Amino acid sequence: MADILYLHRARTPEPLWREALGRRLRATREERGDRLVDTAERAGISPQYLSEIERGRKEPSSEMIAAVTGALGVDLADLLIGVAGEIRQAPAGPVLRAA
Amino acid sequence: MADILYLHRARTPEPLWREALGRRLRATREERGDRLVDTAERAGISPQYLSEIERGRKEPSSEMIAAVTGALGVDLADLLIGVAGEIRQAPAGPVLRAA
DNA sequence: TGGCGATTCCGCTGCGGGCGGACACACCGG
DNA sequence: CCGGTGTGTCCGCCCGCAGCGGAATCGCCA
Repeated sequence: MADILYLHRARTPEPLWREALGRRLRATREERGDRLVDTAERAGISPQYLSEIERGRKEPSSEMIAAVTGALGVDLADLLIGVAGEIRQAPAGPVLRAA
Repeated sequence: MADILYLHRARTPEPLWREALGRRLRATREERGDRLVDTAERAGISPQYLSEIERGRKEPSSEMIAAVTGALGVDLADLLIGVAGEIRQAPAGPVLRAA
């Protein structure tokens, strides 16, 4: 026993880095009451691309992350803590720990 | 006053995500007593590339990060906390670590 | 309904991810 | 003093995807 059953899909056993990051980024931006255009312009990137980042579609480089965090006025370390918390939210499901 | 002299590199005033990540990854691997080959093989990537990641030269994708953390037996959230701590080590003096 | 602000979708191009091959460096044994 | 082995790094190549421009879509209010 004690075998863990992956019932629905083995596609994404765990939350992906870029997805959690994107969610946290969007949450931070919305808390600030900023539009995509505003934050994107301050970060020096296109709003289209910022949208992709926030939805976890594209993989942002370290420089991009730095630019966005700078535009949002948050510290990278704080953001990482937030993302870690984001990931820890794995409430639903019988899965305790992915192998 | 209080101008900080960045003697050689004025490029990155702040630590870059991939650099802090790489340091934390290498530290974790060495704590485990693993060689590049071992971790790389478990992660399903080439040892050359893992070396590049650990030294912050290349930008690993989310899937790569997941593979490496899996190979190291650490949780992504824990890793992020560690990286955050890594960044928080703000060099009190002008520069402590010489390249 | 129609116009407008905000976000998302589509397709293209340049650059960097990822690896194969060879090499540098240290530490051995003979 | 050399060969050899074990570990990590450097050099380039190539294809995939980052990043953006253009345009469609989705509310929302007059």
